Amino acid sequence: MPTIKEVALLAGVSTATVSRAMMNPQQVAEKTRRKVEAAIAEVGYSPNAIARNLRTSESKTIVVIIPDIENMFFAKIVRGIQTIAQQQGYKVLLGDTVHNATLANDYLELVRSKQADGVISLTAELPKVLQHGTSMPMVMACEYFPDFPIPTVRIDNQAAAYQAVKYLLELGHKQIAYISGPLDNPICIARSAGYRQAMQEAGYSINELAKEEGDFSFHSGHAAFERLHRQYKMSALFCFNDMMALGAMRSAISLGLKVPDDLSIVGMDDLLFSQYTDPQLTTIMQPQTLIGETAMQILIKILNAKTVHQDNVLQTQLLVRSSSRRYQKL
Amino acid sequence: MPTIKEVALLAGVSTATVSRAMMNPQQVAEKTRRKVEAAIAEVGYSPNAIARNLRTSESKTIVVIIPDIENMFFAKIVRGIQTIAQQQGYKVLLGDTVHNATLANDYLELVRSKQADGVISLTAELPKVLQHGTSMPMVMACEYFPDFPIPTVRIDNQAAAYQAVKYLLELGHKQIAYISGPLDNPICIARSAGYRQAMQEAGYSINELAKEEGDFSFHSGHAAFERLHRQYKMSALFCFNDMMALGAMRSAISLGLKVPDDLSIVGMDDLLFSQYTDPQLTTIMQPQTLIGETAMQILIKILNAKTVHQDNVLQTQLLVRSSSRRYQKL
DNA sequence: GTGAAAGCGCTAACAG
DNA sequence: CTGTTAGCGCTTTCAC
Repeated sequence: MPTIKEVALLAGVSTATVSRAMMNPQQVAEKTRRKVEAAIAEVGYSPNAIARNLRTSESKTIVVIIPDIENMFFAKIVRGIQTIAQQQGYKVLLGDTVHNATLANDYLELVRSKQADGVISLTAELPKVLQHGTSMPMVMACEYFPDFPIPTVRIDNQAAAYQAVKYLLELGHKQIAYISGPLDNPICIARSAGYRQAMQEAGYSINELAKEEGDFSFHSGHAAFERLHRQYKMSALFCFNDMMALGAMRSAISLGLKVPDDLSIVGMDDLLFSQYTDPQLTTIMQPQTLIGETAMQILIKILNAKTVHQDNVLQTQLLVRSSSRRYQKL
Repeated sequence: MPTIKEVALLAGVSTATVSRAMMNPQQVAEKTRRKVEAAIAEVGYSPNAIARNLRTSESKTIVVIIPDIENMFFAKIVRGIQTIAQQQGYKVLLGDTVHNATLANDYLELVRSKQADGVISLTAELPKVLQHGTSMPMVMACEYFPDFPIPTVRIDNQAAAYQAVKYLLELGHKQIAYISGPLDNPICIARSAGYRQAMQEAGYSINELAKEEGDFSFHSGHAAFERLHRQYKMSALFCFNDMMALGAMRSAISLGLKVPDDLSIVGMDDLLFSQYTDPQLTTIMQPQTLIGETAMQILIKILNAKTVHQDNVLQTQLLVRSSSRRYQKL
C-alpha cells in the first residue's frame, strides 16, 4: 500500500501539502494541487483511515447494533439510518449480536477504541454490559431502558398494545391470548401492560394461561402457539411482533384452525411480507424507516453538539387486514 | 478516555510493561501484572484499538459486504459466517451497500486501512471498484467473477437454473418465462444459460419476450411480472431468486391468475417465508448457512497461510411445493 | 502557499 | 523481567 510519503515524493512536495490537498483543497495552490492529484492517481494512493482517525480522533463511522439480522423488522430501520448517515458523510457498520450480550459489548468496543464515533442500539442486550455507566455517543431505538438516561426513539408500546387489544375487543372477542417477547424486556413489559389495561377496562380478568413467551423469531411464535393452543381456548391472539404472528398463524393453520374464522390474529411491526401471507396480517404498523432516520439524526446532533434529545415517541397505526374478523360463536 | 500512559504512571511501570501485560501476560512478573491490572481497572482503561491496529496491522475483524440487507437470503449466510468467525476469535462487521459501488468501496477501505483483516463479499458491485487489481484477503460468496482470481464459494448457477426449467418442462410446460436479476451480473448470465440449455434441449426456441429484468428485490419481481404478463403468454415462470418469485406471485394473484392452476412459479434460494406463503413456493434451495461457513473457513485459511482455495461449488436441491403443477390446457 | 516537526496511542525490537 | 526508543501513517500548528 502506497503511503502519503510516496505521493509527496513523487509530487515533489511535503507530506503536509499532500494532506492539505485532500483535507482543505482551497488552501493549496491550484498548480500544486494538480500535481498532487496526479501523483495520487499514479501510485493508486488511498489514505490510511486508521492513521487519520488516530490523529483526528474521529472516524466518521457509526455502528448499529442489531439483535437478529434474520428479523426483517430491522432491515428497514437500518435503511433509514443509512439514508441520513450517507447524507452527512457517515459510514455505517452493522453488528449482529445474535441476542448475545458479549457480542454487543464487542461492538460497543468499536466506539471506545475510536474505530467508530457513536452507536445506535436496536438491541436490549446492552444494560447488562453498561454497568460501568460508560458514557459514549449513543442512541437507543425501539428498545428502551427506563433507568438509563439514553436518548431514545421508540413508539408508545403500551398504547400500541392497548390499541391492538381494544380493536379485538370491539370485534366482540373475549378470549384474547397473547404471545410476548422475552418477559424481562421493557418493551414487552409495556405491551403486557397495554394488554391488561384494555382487558380490564372491558371488565375481563387476566388469565395467566392466555400468555406465552417467545423471542421475537418466527420459530418461537410457531412453538408458542402450539403451547397456547393446548392450554387456553381463545378466539383471538395478539402477538408482540409480526415474525411471531406469522409463525403463530402458520402453526394455527397446520393445527387445522381457520384464520380468521376460528382465530383472529393481530401482529405488530408491519413487515414487507405481512401483507402478502394468506391471510394478510392485521398489525400495528411501526414507522420503521422514520425510526431509523430519527435515530441517526439524533446521533449526529449528539456527535456535533452534545445536545441530548430524550425519548422521542413516534406514531403507530393499526392496519386492518384479513387475519382478523368479528367474533362469531362456533 | 484514559490512555496507556496513565495506567503506566499509576502502576509505576513503563507503558511497554502495561502493553505486555495485556498482550503477553506470561512475559511479565506475576506481581507487576497484578499492579497493572489494578491500575487498568481503577482508571477504567480500555486500549485504543485504532492505535494498536496502526501498529500491528491486525484487527481480528472481518467485514462482510451485503448488497441488500432487506433480502432475507443474506441473513442466513451471515449467520454461517458468524458461527465460524466467533469460534476463531474474529469479530464480524456488516456493510450494506444498497447496491451502490461507492459504498462497497468504503467497506473495502476498512481492510486497506487495517481496520479489518479481510472481507467476504456477497455483492457483485466489486469489480467496478477493483480496477487497480487491488489484492487483499477476500473471498467471494454467491456472486463470482470469471475474470478475477478470487477464491469463491458458490453454487453451479447454470446447472441450478437448468434443473428448475427442466422440471417445468417435465411438467408439460412449453411457454416458460423467466425473471432475471441484473443482466450484466455473472450469476444471471449463467442462470440464463441454464434456461436456454434446457429449452433448447427440449427443442423450443428462445423468445426474447419471455424474459424480464429485476434487481432481486420483492418489488422488482412484482413490477417485472406485470410487464411480462402484458407481453408474453406463459404457463410457467422461473425467477432467479425467491424475493422476486414472491413478488411475481403476488402480482400474478392480484392480476387474477391462479397459482399454480394458471401459472406455475419456481424460485431460487429457499427463504424462511417461501414455505409459508400461499401457495408455498417451489424453489431451488441454496445451502445458505453452509455457504457462509465455508466462506469464512476459506478466509481464515487465507489470513493464516495465504493458501488459496479457488471456486468451491456447493450443492443445490429442488424443493417441490405447491406453486407449481402439471401443465393443463385452459 | 508550503515545509518542518511534533505527536495521536500503541507495540516491538533492543538493551540491560 | 522491565525500560528506552523508534516508529506505524497521518494531520496540524508554527514558522517561513
